[in-house]
Amino acid sequence: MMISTKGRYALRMMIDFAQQGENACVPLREVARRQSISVKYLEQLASLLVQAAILRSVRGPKGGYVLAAPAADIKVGSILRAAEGTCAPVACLEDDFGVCPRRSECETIAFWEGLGQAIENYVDSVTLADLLIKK
Amino acid sequence: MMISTKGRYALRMMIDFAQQGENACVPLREVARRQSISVKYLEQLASLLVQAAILRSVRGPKGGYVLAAPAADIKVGSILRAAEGTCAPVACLEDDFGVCPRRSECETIAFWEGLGQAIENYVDSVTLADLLIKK
DNA sequence: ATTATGCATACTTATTTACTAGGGTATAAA
DNA sequence: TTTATACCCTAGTAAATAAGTATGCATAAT
Repeated sequence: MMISTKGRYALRMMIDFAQQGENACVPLREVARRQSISVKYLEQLASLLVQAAILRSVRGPKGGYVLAAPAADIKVGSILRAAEGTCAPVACLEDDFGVCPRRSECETIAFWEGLGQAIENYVDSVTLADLLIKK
Repeated sequence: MMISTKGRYALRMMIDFAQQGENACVPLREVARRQSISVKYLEQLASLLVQAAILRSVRGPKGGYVLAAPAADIKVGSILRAAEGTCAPVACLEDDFGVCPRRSECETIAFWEGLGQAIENYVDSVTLADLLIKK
């Protein structure tokens, strides 16, 4: 399966942040309570999102996290790539895979590239704001 | 990652079968040699494809496997679903997952369903025949 | 200074993957 | 009818990955 809990939890966390208001500074403790995910695990995920520059951190008491951009400007694809490292469906499409020794004789590479493209197109077509609509 | 070696090897095996001719009866031993995959592993994959009715087996000496349909009628999606069990990007979309306890409060399910659909559309838009074009 | 929060790293455990092993069973050539 | 060939079935296992825990430090508001 392509998306692990890492990516799913990261997305839920980002939605939770967004739901608290565009510029709210939200501590992980609260997200953990609402989403039933341990603070320690969220810390790891948050760190990845900060590195990817889609989340900003504020240290100290009253600290927490703030979205680095309006929810409408944050693609779900960015969140997933930050959390999972990649959305590529097969290893040989990943950045650090290097040159495949079977490349020249491989009949399938173009197919996998097409699949990877279809996935990227979809996840980048949806923003965080799109997921905030109440049911 | 969504696609494991199981799916990738299954696809390579099916391409190999197709390359030997539409109605050729090909033993796994030969596929194993050409593709550098163990016969024992191929046996398991072949069994899944037979169950899915996209491959037929012929027992005994001079036996082997034959495509159950013209290559142009076999979707890559069928091969992947047979080998991997599913192409669903997240567990909660899989058939045997049951009802998600968070379903009513889940803001992400529609997104994952959309992604699953985008993936299915792509893998079902390509047939085995499409992958046979020589470079 | 105290305390609530994020930051960084390491460790542990569970699950899944990717095979391997060793038998069986059916078929058809000889 | 013998026998080689090849499919069929079930377990087992080592390696990798995923998932989560634990510990301690850094920072800033009070």
